[in-house]
Amino acid sequence: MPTRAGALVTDPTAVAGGGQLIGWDDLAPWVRTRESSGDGVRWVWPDTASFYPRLLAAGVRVERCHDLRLCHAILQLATSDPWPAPAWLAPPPAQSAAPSLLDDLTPDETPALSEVVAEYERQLSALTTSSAPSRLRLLLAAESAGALIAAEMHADGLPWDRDRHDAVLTAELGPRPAPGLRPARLEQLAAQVRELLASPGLNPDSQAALLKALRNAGLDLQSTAKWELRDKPHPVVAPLLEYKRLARLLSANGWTWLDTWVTPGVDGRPGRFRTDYVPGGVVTGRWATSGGGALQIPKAVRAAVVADPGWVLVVADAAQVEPRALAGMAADEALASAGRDGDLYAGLVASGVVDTRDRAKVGMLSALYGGTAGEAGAILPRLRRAYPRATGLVDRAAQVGESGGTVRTWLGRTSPPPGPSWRQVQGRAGESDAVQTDERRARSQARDRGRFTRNFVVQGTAAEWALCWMAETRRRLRELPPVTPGEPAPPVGQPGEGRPHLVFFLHDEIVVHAPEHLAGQVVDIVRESARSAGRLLFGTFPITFPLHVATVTSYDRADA
DNA sequence: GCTGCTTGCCAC
DNA sequence: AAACGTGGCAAGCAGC
Repeated sequence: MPTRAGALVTDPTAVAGGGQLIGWDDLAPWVRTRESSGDGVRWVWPDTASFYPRLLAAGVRVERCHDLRLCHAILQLATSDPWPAPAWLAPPPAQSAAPSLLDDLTPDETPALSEVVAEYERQLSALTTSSAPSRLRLLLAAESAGALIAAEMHADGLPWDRDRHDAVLTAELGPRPAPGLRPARLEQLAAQVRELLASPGLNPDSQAALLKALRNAGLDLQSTAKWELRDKPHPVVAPLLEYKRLARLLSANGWTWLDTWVTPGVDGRPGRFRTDYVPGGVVTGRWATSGGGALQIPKAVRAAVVADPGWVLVVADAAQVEPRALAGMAADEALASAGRDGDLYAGLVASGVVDTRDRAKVGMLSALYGGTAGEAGAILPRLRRAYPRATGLVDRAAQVGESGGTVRTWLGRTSPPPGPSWRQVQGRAGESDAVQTDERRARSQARDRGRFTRNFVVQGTAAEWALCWMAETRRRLRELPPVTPGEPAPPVGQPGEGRPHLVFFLHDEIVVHAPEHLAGQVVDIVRESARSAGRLLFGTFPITFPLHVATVTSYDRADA
């Protein structure tokens, strides 16, 4: 079934098949040919998430694109003259599990070439009339590059050893039980808890029943949360906390998870964990994920993340990205200087601003999150004195949010405005017959929003740095040679086209899967890309983004 | 049996 | 002492 190639535009040469129909079978080779022509094609298409997986399945990768759906979302909030998304741009599609070139778009999802071009031109025009076009252009490019990376990481998968995972579970829980039964260790702990609470038949998984049993045993508790249980002097606390820890491991990352999310290994190579990354899935611009809980892989099971034979994992995480991003935005030389040599929190101590690293961290995070309670609140005045520019910036962002305004990240991602119910509550408090409850609710809600906008500018700018870091890393990795027969065996299905490739991303951390003999080059690339991202965002302002980089065979060893 | 809500906990 | 940002997700449970 032929598909209109009009869904595809190339830039700057604008070919697009001149509106002729190109079937999916012909499309992939056509894209491949254009891509290798060396003329720097940027593909403009409605939606990377629905389109690119088909190309990947056909073995075709592209260097650059402009994702109209993601860019529309950014521009909508950024422009003073928003326009509605065309119908063919509206649905945020779920990535299909097994993309196929035979899966065709339904006709009404396939826009005419002219419509795609019109939307693209509208976006370019919105860009040029924005207050900081070059930054916004960078954001759109980075967002689009992220979309490519997300699809590629899904296609390549995170190498995951089922046997090692099983070994972790067995060591903690006992052997895998028959369906519907608790593992031995968990059953043992449950029995102990029932005994100590004199509650035969208690199901410790039921919070309501558990809370009742705990209270009957004389414990003064408002909930069954572990922070509340932790300090109670009662013999049930230790086994119960251990039960909760193991029950969590079982339900979140147990054997069922393994069967659901990790494909079997082949030929002595580990299997693959595939989540759906959702670029721009968080209001601040962070990525979300869908499936398998990829944002929360606990330390305990990271031992199961292993490189293919002859390959390694280059694990890089960036230290204190948010305060560094803040220093860059605020042009706060003092804060930038505190982070110059590595650990920014240690730098705060060395500068005499606070006396311990822990306090520096707590205080700084409070400034970024809007915390006021306890020790953090006491440190804030010192931070304000030492770093008036940085703290002033987040304080102003909070004020704008409290009064119902919108704020922007460094590259120009705009926070959503408050919704009608927010405005209604604020309006109610201003009416002449407003009671104390109305005023209290309005104040509390305003402060909530202030904390949101305060954090938005920092978290969002940090996400922009991370996106640029990852996009730069990808660009440079693509220039490395693919492994050839005779060298270490290429992994199953040639992930990353046999080249070092990104396999994991988590806010301020990336993992590259690479042939062992290229590990050194990959480390250099990751580091140089971090410097490059810093320059892209902040030019010559002297803010550094130091990394912890480890070359390992399994993910859990990266912490050392 | 399904849906939506709450609780609790994991990650940054 | 659980306030202080962004998420995903499993389990229990009420209601349909």
